[in-house]
Amino acid sequence: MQKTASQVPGLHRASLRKLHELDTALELMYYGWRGMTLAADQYLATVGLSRPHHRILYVIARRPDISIGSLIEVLGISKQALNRPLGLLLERKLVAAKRSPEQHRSKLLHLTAAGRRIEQRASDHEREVLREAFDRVGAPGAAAWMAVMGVIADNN
Amino acid sequence: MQKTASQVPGLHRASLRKLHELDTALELMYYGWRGMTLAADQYLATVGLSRPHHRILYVIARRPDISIGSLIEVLGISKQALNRPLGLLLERKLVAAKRSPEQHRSKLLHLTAAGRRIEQRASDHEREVLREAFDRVGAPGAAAWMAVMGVIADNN
DNA sequence: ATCTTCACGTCAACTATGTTGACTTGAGGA
DNA sequence: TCCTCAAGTCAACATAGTTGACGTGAAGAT
Repeated sequence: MQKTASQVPGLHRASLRKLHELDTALELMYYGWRGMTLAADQYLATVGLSRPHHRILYVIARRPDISIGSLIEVLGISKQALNRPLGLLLERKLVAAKRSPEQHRSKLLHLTAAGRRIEQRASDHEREVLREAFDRVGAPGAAAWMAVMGVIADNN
Repeated sequence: MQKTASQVPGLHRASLRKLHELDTALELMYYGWRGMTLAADQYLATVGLSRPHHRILYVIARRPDISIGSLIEVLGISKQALNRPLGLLLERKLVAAKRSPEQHRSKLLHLTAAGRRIEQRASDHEREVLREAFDRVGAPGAAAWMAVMGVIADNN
């Protein structure tokens, strides 16, 4: 009995003909992104959250007392897009907002203990994948990887 | 006058405090993915398409006469999710389907000339970003990058 | 030869994440 | 004091994915 369907959640790096030399690298980037985020997304789903929530938690963890405006800027999404996921995080008390009495104009956001815990666990999943890969190739390989990604990332 | 908002489409790799050693790598992966796909997505938008359409075109280009079932399997999405974007591509005559007379059971998909042109241009944008990065770090760096990404990608 | 199964494909309804537009509110400068 | 404009919220919509239900026809079993 041949199994027709995709039981694999992580979808097996398919065997596609290569039309260009760089197609392999193209596909590696795609599957690499999926590979890094897969375990974290699965964990997040168990607590009823997903990628955008994690990104919000990640940034707030590293910029306590950030305003909503700055958060929007860092995340690169519209304030309306931020509204719902952030609203959920506030409602679930993973993020708290305080308004400083004298600076009443903007909310200052920070993580609660529960929020911090979830952020850490989700990010740990991602870091674990990276750590294993870096371990395998050694420090020089890791440095090369970072150099390549730096050029690609700054390709605005 | 300080500029409040995000004029930058590619969102400047923000200055976040690093809570862990691997946070830098984490962020590089995120911005790297965005960096590679940004130009391609902008091009695709000009022709009224987006990322899922590109993925479909990419696979069909490398597996001519693929059936819908196999396409689903390679893409790792449900057949219902494939339906609308593929429908658009068929309607716009970027993809064509033929049914072989004797094997009437499944449609065999292939790109039209127009579809092939769009697929090439979009993929070219992505490959160009990679090519530049590889050029900068040289062949050994590129090999190391591929090795790291291979481990990450296979992290099912 | 017929019946039954089951992959293939489509349609409908829903969820989540994003967009733009319109609006309220309140801080702070003229 | 007035007026502007960033901050924030609400509503409507687009897109990409999900699950469920169902029609259809090829192919295997009796």
